[in-house]
Amino acid sequence: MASTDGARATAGRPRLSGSVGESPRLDVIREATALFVAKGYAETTMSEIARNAGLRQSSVYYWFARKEHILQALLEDNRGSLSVAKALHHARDAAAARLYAVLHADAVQLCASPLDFYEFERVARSQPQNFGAFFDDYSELHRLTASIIRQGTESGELRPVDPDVAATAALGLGEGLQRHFRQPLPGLRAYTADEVSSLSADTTLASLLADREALPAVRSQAAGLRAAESTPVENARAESAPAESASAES
Amino acid sequence: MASTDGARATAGRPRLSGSVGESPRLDVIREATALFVAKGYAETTMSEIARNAGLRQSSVYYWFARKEHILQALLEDNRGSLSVAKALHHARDAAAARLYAVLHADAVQLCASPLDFYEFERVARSQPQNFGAFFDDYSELHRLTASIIRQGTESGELRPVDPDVAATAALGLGEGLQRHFRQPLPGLRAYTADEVSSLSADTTLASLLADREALPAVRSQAAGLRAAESTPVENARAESAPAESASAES
DNA sequence: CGCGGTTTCGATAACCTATGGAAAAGGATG
DNA sequence: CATCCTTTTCCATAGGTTATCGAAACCGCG
Repeated sequence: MASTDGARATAGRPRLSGSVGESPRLDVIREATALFVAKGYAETTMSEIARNAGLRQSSVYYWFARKEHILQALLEDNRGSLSVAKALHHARDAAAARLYAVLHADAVQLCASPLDFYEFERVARSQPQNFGAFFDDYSELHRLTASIIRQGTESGELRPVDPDVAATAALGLGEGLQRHFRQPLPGLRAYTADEVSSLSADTTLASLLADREALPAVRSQAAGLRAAESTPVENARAESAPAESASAES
Repeated sequence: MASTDGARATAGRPRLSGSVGESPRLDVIREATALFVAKGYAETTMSEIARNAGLRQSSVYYWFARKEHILQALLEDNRGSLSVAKALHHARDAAAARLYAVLHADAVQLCASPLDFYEFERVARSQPQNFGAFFDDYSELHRLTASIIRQGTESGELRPVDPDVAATAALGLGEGLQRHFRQPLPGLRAYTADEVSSLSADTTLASLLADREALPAVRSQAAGLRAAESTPVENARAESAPAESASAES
């Protein structure tokens, strides 16, 4: 067993590098995050992570039995937009404004995440047993989005559409656009996270609103929701234990 | 030098496997395509490609100096929607219908491609000198799409928007949605290529049309364009020469 | 001082892309 | 037919990757 988490262990063989980061596990996560942001997951090697964290390649495996487990540790607060959707799902405000707020928050989240959504999805798909929470979160976000859309169509704010399909299009747009923020294609202009988020929500709402003249009003109403909603969640999850007990299989 | 292409060479050391596919180069492309479709590019190894094509791993390198070059050979007819956009760019038909046709064709193309758009983009980005054509095609597609949108806004068919930004959203939606066709997320319904394509074009036009009541008419008008446009291009490109003369660098 | 627990290290297996040189054919030439 | 040249394939291997294993180095405690 290892120290629960960052509990700077006083025991153990000293590092060859001499460095003594306050917590090996969190050090690895921090350095890995920086590298993932800079180069992407697949292009980052365990050797680089180890070097930046001040240990040897094989030592990283004491804290994370597999490379994907580092990613998993990063996942913890992914799709935080889910909490926004949950909070707004039953709110009394206009459905259109709530939808705008959810889509905007989702796109912001996708842009701010250390990892490209698609790269994440690829890894998750190859390790379903470890990333089940990811897919659960996604399908719940989709369900809640569809539900808000349904409320909108029923109240007449939104034009009649299949809520499920419309939710897929709305989320898919956000995912497609985050890429243009993250990796601007040569020859095309680059977008900021905020431009992308507004573009995503604007486009979807312009497509769904029964009365498109209402868009500016919806937009500012959503901004109000966002402000009210920003109760700092502060999800400082406690990580624990090294070498994830090997689970069952591969 | 090797035979130009598929010219079934009568010379050369015989294969250990005894097989004699009609053309080594095309055999490799065919088998690689099948594997890429089934498992994706990154997950397919040169050994597998070689085995399926009937030769040894290192022999594949006689025909393709690098793994990405196989992909490059597949690229040839990628984004064929570009030809649709080119053809429709100056047509006299309503801009909205032309936009619909381009977006629909683009999504169909993305779904039919042997490789996920994002996987392709990832490889292209790591080998810019070999995949310059890919980025050129993309930016031209973007330019033409924006141009059609501008025509629409000027004629009043579409609501006033920044054509460049709207084109990014339109193409990004198609890219995001192709993923839902290609890799349905667990817990969500799967979509057919046609559903995805129509959803992409419908959503964008619903967002951009000045008079949304016109959508059904636009849709059927676009179908007409598509039918008229389908002059089979038959781009049977002639591949040539093995081991791409090593180009310059890496 | 010896002992168990903790953390790190070095060596190494297994797999991957890519290279270099030799081997095995056919065809041309004398 | 003996030889040389071209074409295609093969084997061996370098160098990079993820992951495993056993041993080494340090702590505190009896």
